[in-house]
Amino acid sequence: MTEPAETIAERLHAAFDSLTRAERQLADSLLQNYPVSGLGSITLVAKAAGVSTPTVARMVQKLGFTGFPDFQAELRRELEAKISDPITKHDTWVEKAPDAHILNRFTDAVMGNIRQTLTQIDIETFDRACTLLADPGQSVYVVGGRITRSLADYFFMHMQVLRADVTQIQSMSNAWVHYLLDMKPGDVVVIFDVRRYENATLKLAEMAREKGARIILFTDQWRSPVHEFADCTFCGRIVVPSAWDSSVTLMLMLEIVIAEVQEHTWASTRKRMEELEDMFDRTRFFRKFT
Amino acid sequence: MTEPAETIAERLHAAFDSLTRAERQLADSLLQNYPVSGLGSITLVAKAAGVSTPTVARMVQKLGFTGFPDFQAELRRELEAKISDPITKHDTWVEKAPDAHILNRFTDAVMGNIRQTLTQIDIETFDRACTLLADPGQSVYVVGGRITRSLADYFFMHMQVLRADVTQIQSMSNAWVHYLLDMKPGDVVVIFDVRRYENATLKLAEMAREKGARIILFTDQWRSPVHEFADCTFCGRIVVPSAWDSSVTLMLMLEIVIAEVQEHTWASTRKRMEELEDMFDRTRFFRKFT
DNA sequence: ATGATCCTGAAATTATTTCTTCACGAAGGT
DNA sequence: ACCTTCGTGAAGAAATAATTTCAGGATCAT
Repeated sequence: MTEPAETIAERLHAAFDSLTRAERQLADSLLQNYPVSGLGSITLVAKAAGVSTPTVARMVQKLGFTGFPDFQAELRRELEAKISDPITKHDTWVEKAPDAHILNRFTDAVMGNIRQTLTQIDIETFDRACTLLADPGQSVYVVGGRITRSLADYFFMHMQVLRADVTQIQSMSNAWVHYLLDMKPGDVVVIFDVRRYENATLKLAEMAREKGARIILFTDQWRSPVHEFADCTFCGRIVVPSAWDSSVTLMLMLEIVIAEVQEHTWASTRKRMEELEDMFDRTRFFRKFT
Repeated sequence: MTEPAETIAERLHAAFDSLTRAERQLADSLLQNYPVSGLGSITLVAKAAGVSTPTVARMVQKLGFTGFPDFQAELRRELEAKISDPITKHDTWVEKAPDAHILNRFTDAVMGNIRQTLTQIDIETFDRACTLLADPGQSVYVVGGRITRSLADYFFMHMQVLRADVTQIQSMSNAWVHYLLDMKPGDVVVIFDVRRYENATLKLAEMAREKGARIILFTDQWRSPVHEFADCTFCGRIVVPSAWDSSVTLMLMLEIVIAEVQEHTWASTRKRMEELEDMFDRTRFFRKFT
């Protein structure tokens, strides 16, 4: 039995007058650092409040629950709703569409993925990866798999503007071995590998490692086996209501890395970008206005 | 038994490699809206993760707890510390990093972008675009620009699996005109064009339009001039604290379109995907397990 | 291929929790 | 002062949860 749209805290306050002495003591204890105090066993809750267990059982029944477990389940639900903040647990993104519309369901999942991924990201790993990528003394190689090729491509395109010595490895063909020839110790290899982890990618990682290269890995929550060889691993949540996995969280992390690396390298990147602008001007590639 | 100064989430991550398949599945479930998911009874936790109760008991022991109740008690302590901490303002995504850290600022911006983009999306446009793309009678062409080439690539790769008659146009070279030769009235051209709108892209749109093609445009909030020729336009917010624009919202919309088109075409797509699986099996391209 | 090893969940066992009953004691009315 | 009424917690009963055992099954090395 669970009343809708009313928190247990509110119910406690509402019912406070009709409670007995020991029950008020209990209600007080529950509201004190609510709602965690109510999550232990009935024995613990009773002890914390300084009352007996039957008092607890009686009070939750007074509040309209069938028993203590029922009460506790409701408390957990409430906590869950509170923890996942209102922005991410929005449910309806496109207000004109029903909740069940794919636009809403998908967006909800992606928002959750992002929040999840970001709260669990390791800042030191992030900073380390950015420092590695900003080091002009080392070459950077970028490689992706079947699906992640586009991400690798995106990352490569940006890095190429930011700094010199960036190479994209075509992992599909067998030609990727050629790139290993010029790999020096300390060089940085950025690898993308998500579900349906690829054998070629793993082999490449292993061999690059033997060459003394440092590996930055972008993978999913289950971690590609490349992880064994990687210096920095970024795990993104990728599960969405679709037959495919989502690359959005990985894309987000990529872009943040790009932004941060650019901060590091700004002195030299600035010149590169100006030069690029000049060259674009001469190609009349882009529209001048609008 | 309780280790100090290390959260269970961190321990789960640290131990992830030494966990078995079912245990990883469990760890995953626990980290998903952590830490509330771990607060139910062992039975509930097991069921939520889709594993058996012994698996839960085994894993918490691996993590160094004497048993499930011990594990849960630690989880509650952790939660209490987190709740009572006044700095639990949730506009911070990476809790260990300051608000001003690029990870938080960037994510904040992207979240806002997604929200705004989605609230402004037109459902009819969305549905119309998906219907167009699901029509097996018409050919689909995909074309991107300098930055958006990766997005086009990503979209193409998925569409190619979903249905026949999908072509990626390389807009960089001059060869794109060749593709216009075979374009029939009613064919669908998916165009990506964001800031620094490209002349070649606009020209292509114009000429495709003259051929009677329908155009689906993915652009930014300021709308590429291609919009004039487009049947369906998707505008994504792309502004982030970076020298570059963000492609995350566009990627999100792409993925939703892919998911929805797949719904429409599932009957035929299913066969295609099964065949693809068979062929992959024969190539030994992917790792069989893990 | 084959055997050894390890993982996994069903079932049984054990422990714990939750609920109920009941007797004691306090408060308030007669 | 006595009785009635109600609140309270101790103790036991019932229910539920946690752990252990075990056999089938998957994986890996040979």
